[in-house]
Amino acid sequence: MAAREAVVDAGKLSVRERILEVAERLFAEHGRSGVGLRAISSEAKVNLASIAYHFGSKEGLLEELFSLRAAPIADARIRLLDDAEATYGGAAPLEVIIEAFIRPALIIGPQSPAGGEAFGRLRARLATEPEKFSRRILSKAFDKSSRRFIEALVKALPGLPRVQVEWRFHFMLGTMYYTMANSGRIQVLSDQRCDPGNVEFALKHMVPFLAAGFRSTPL
Amino acid sequence: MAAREAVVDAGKLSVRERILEVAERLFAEHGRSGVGLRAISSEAKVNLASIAYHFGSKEGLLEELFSLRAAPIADARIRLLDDAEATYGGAAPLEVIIEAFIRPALIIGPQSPAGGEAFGRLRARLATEPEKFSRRILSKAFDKSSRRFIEALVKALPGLPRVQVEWRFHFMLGTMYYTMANSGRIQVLSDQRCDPGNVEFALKHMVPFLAAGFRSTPL
DNA sequence: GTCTATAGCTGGATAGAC
DNA sequence: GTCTATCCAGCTATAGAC
Repeated sequence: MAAREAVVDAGKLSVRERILEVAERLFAEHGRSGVGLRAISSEAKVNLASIAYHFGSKEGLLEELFSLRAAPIADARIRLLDDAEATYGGAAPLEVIIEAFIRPALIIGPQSPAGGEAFGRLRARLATEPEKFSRRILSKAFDKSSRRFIEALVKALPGLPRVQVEWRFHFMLGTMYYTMANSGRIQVLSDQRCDPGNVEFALKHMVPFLAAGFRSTPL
Repeated sequence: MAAREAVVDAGKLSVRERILEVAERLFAEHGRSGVGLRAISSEAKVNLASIAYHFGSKEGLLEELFSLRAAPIADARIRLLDDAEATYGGAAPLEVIIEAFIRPALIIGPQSPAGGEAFGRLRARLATEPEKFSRRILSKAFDKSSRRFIEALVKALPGLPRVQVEWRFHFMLGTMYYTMANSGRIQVLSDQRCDPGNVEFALKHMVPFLAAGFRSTPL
């Protein structure tokens, strides 16, 4: 399968698509500044100059790559939350809200083979950076949907002050990002019993854990 | 105070110490590959060649820097856990275990002015990287203490299968790292009501949240 | 649109004087 | 131990032929 190809199949994808796919993987593995345009162009089997032609600059490439992936995630979140609120009459249960938030981030678009895990890693890296560039593209992609989810959580947890919902939302972000990063740490510590790369297992454990955290007694 | 100095006071610290202090901050801000030896040497007001002389290479510098900071954290964790087990007769309460694990990571050595937050950020960045170098230095610094804490958690949660303790430990790591990273995201989403940089506030909210997650019904 | 070629820097590392 | 000077591989970006 394409997911196992180290080098992109040059026959089926456009130059643009090949650049995006390789860049996503290399940025995820080595970080924004750990990979050069030469590595991207050679692995994608495109000319070095074509990256500048299609994306303007390295930052332009990363920014476009990020928003192409992030938009469907934010959309899926909102859609799942809308569906849940329609089903439950405006007050969705906590577990359903949490899963609506996390599931789209972990699965990503199935139309893009092999892109999923790489994008999760990339996103997790950017989310732990303090730099303006990362903060800006994350804000642009996710502010709207995240605020919407905070509202839903406030409604689902009537006894909990808003600021505590916000703290707990922050803890949820950390849990989600570290799972997406899949750094291999817990595999070592658990002697391979845990695999954060397995989306369904991860969700099965994460959602009840987070729900209990959100429901814990207000301070 | 030294914490507010952008440039290290060249009079009081040795060349080695100045390099370490500046490197810690720059690596934390811009990542391992986002900062060059030239930036470090000029900001630390040392000669470029002195970095190679004292640390061998850029990787050597980062590795030494990391283990110098990490060792006291791992030691403090073990000491706090030992104390708790002595106090409670071998079975420390869950909240005490969690705080013993997280507090040393968030406060770091007070002997190093300004280093604390920078090291937390650096550590969070390395922890979300899949690269071998990061995994190796994290393993070296924290495997022993982390395994010890997993044992303590298994003992504190008799009804919970070990693999679930491990999953929840992974979620705890994510929560802790994202708080240490202090990316500014929750400040935006909460209109500045939350500040993960405030250690006591962060702990006050985090410990009960995590404890509830650990105590949630086994699957 | 696609390519070659290259400008103009900056990267890490090191040789060798003192 | 500390410095200057330098190597050369890599970087992003672009000019200009086709």
